[in-house]
Amino acid sequence: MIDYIILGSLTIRNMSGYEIRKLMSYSTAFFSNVSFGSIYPALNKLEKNGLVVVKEVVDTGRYKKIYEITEEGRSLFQDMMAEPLRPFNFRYEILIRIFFAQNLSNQQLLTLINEHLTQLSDLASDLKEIGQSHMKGANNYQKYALQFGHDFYDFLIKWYQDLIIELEEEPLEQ
Amino acid sequence: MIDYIILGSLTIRNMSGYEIRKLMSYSTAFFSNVSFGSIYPALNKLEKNGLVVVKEVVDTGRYKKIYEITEEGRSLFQDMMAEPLRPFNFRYEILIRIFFAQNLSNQQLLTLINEHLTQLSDLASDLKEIGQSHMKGANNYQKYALQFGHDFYDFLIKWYQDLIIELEEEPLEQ
DNA sequence: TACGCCATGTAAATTGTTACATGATTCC
DNA sequence: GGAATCATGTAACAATTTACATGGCGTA
Repeated sequence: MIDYIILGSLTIRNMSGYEIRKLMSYSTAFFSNVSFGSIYPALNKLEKNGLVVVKEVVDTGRYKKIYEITEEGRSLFQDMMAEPLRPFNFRYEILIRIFFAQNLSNQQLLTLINEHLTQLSDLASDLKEIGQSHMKGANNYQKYALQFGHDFYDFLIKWYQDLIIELEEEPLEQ
Repeated sequence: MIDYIILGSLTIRNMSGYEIRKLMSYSTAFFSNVSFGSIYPALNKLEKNGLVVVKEVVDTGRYKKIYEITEEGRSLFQDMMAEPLRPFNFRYEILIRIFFAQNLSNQQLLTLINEHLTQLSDLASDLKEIGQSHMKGANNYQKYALQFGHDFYDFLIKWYQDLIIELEEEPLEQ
C-alpha cells in the first residue's frame, strides 16, 4: 500500500518524502494516509531495489532528498495498478458499537453517533477545502476520487441523521 | 478491536473461539472480521486478565473451550463501548487506483471498476443471505448495523455504475 | 528567542494475517 | 474411506503507528 502511494505520487512529479506525505494529506488522505515512520524506510527500500533514484539537494538552506521514479519503477507501478484488487474489507468502529449497543444506554449511543457525525462533517469540510485549494492541477481521475469523497461523506452523514431520527422515535424499543 | 468483538460476542451468549469466529463471519464480517490466529491468543490474554472465564467441555465427542464474560469483563466492555471513537479512516484500494489512473488505459480502469462491482455485489448477496438465515434473533441494534451494510453496498454499486457511464461517455478525456 | 514548520530517520510496539500443526466428527 | 467441517493453537511474517532523536529555517 505504502509503495503504491509513493510510486504513484512520483509519477506526478519528483518529490521528497516530506512532500509525498504532504501531498497525501492534501489528496488521498480520506482513503489512504501513512506516517513518516513508514514513508522514509519505504523510500530507502524502493531505492535499494532500483525503483526510484534519489538526488540530495540543499534548497534555500534546507537539506532534502528528492526522489524520482525510474523506468523500472514506472513499469512495475503500471503492472501493480492493473493487478486484481485485493478483497474489499472495511473496519468501521461505529458499526461495532451499534452492533453491540444493547450494552449502552440510548443516550450513550446517541452521543457516539453525534460524535461520529462531527468526525464526518469535519472530514467533509477538510475535503471541500482541499478541493478548493490543492486540486487545481488535478486530472479527471483525481477529481473522480475527490468526488467520491464528497458523495461518500454525504451518504454517511445522511444515514446517521436518519438513524438518530429512528432512535428518537422509538426510544423504548428493546 | 479484536477484544471488542470477543467481549461483545460474549455479552450475547457464552461461546467458544470457533463460534465467535463463526458469529463474526455471519454478522459483523462486513465491518470487522478476524482470523483464528488472532482470536485464540486474544482469548487466552483476556482470560489471564480475568475478563473472561473458560470451561472446558466435551460436546458430542468434541473438545471445546466455552468462554464466559466475567462481571469485570462486562464492566470494562461497557466502559470501552462508551469511550470516544478513534479517528475515522478508511483505506480503499480501488480509489487509489482511480486516483492514479493516468497510469492505466481506459480499458484497464474499466476492468478494475467492474472487478470491484463484482466484489460488491458478491458481498451484498452474502449479506442478504445472512440477514435471511442468521439474524432471526437479532436485536434492533444488530438490525441497524445490517441495514447499514445493505445501504452502503447499494450506495457503492450505484456510484461505480454511474462512474462507468461517465467514463464511457468521455473516453477521450485526458 | 521561541514557536511552528521543514526535513529525515530509527526503534519499539501494535495489531494483525498466513501458514503450519494436530486431531476429532459428520456426512456422503 | 474421504472430504468437509469442527476445534485449538503456535510461529513466522507483515505492515504500520508511535515515540523518540536530531537539526535547520522563518517569523513574530
